[in-house]
Amino acid sequence: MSNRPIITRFAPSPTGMLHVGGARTAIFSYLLARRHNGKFILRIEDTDVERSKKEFESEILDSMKWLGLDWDADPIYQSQRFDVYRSYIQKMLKAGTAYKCWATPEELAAMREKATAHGKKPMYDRRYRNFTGTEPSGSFVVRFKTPLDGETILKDLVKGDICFQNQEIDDFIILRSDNTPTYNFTVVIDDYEMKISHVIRGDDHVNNTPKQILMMQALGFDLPEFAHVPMILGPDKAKLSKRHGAVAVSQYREQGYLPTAMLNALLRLGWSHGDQEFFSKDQMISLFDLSGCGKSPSVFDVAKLDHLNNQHMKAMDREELVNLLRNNYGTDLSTLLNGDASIKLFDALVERAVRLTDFKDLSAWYFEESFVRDQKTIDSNVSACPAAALEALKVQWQGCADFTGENAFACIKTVATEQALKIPVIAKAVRVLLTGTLASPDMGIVLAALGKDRAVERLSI
RNA sequence: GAUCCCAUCGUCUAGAGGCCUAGGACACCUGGUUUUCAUCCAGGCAACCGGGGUUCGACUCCCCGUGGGAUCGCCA
Repeated sequence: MSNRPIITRFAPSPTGMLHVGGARTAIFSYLLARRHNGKFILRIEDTDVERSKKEFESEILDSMKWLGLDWDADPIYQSQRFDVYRSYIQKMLKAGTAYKCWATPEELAAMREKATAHGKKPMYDRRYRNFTGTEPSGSFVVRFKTPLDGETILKDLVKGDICFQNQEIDDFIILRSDNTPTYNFTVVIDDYEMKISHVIRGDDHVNNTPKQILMMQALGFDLPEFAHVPMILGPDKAKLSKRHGAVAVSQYREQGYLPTAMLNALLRLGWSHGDQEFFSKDQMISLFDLSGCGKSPSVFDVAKLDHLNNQHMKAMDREELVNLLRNNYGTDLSTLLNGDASIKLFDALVERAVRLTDFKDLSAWYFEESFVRDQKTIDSNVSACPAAALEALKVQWQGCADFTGENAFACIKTVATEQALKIPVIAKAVRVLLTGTLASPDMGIVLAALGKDRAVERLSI
């Protein structure tokens, strides 16, 4: 472990939306940097001009901002650094650590086929590795001159030491025939130039790492620390993908999840701090460390996300929650924050809401403009209660000087006694009449929040 | 096929040789509170992949097997 400053990066390729897997490695990188007062840098890996799309890039940046993963300095675009990469290629060509290759795609396909047929790993046969004659005309690629023997050890911070035989590694392409550099090469150059101290990424990159280490050594670069985190799986234990449902961070945002809940859920997936389940963002930053990462892949469970979302909603300031609901989920509950009775109602709604999108339906009955009663529901639930009882209740309420939840409910009890009815018979009718549904917060809370006039008015069928 | 990785309740995980009769959380089930639903509270169900070692002693260490995954592109 070096004592140089901690600098981490998230390096998405704008060829798709930010998915939960990518988000998690971003979270780990972000947390490590913040924990150690280091830097967290964003690098857009858009060297694949064909597949890279501006829409994806802005989608990714939006999701990052939403999650609260603020990065330091402006994002770096690899597409603007081709000259830099090419100059390093020239250096390597000159130093003899890379070489030109004129093999055509057809020839390569034939090689692969032949190797596979013999039960071997498909590899380039290195036919131009020591080529010295006159250079053929036509397009060429540049390949890295991988050592023919020896081994490369990856000292991974989460996986431990992993040893690779160099002979297993191909003379891979670092510059395409269209003069653009490839991923494995640009990563090495950028991580070096950006002084990245910790490379944190998905473990689908483990097999790329020895290639990168070899190039770093060939270029005389110091190695960064590596941490490869396990993949996130779907319920069927296969790599999480679209067919498992929502995979994009933005989809979760739309579905009404809180960024902190998302952060908490993703962090807890593959990382732990004893038995602690709930983490505020500050705690995440102060407690995160790579040694808490597990080695095995994990299944993403939406039920747990639901639970955490509820927990984080409860932990929020009411004002903050109201603003969020009003600005992003079209539900304005700001009037509920005025007065004790309605604040109690608001808290009751938070208790039962799982997602931010739930508040709309949960609170609909409270507002006259969205209050609806379904005749069928009324017919089947109110008829058991004699009209006379409801009339009596109306009189009781009208005469109730202090219409608190307790007093208003006491009226129900009084009427029940007078009319020789069971309380639930009346209470059920009242609930349906006042809220239009069979399930609502506690009657006392509902009555107090509604107030005498509205309660009395709604008692009429 | 080759290389590499992984393996504790259904799921996320704690566990770094004796503290484990394996703990917590989610989900699920039961009871209580709420004379509704939800919440909340109490309780319950439920796991160390298999086989060999090492050791006085293995969930923990080693080997083999089995299972799962990743990677083998002029994608990243």
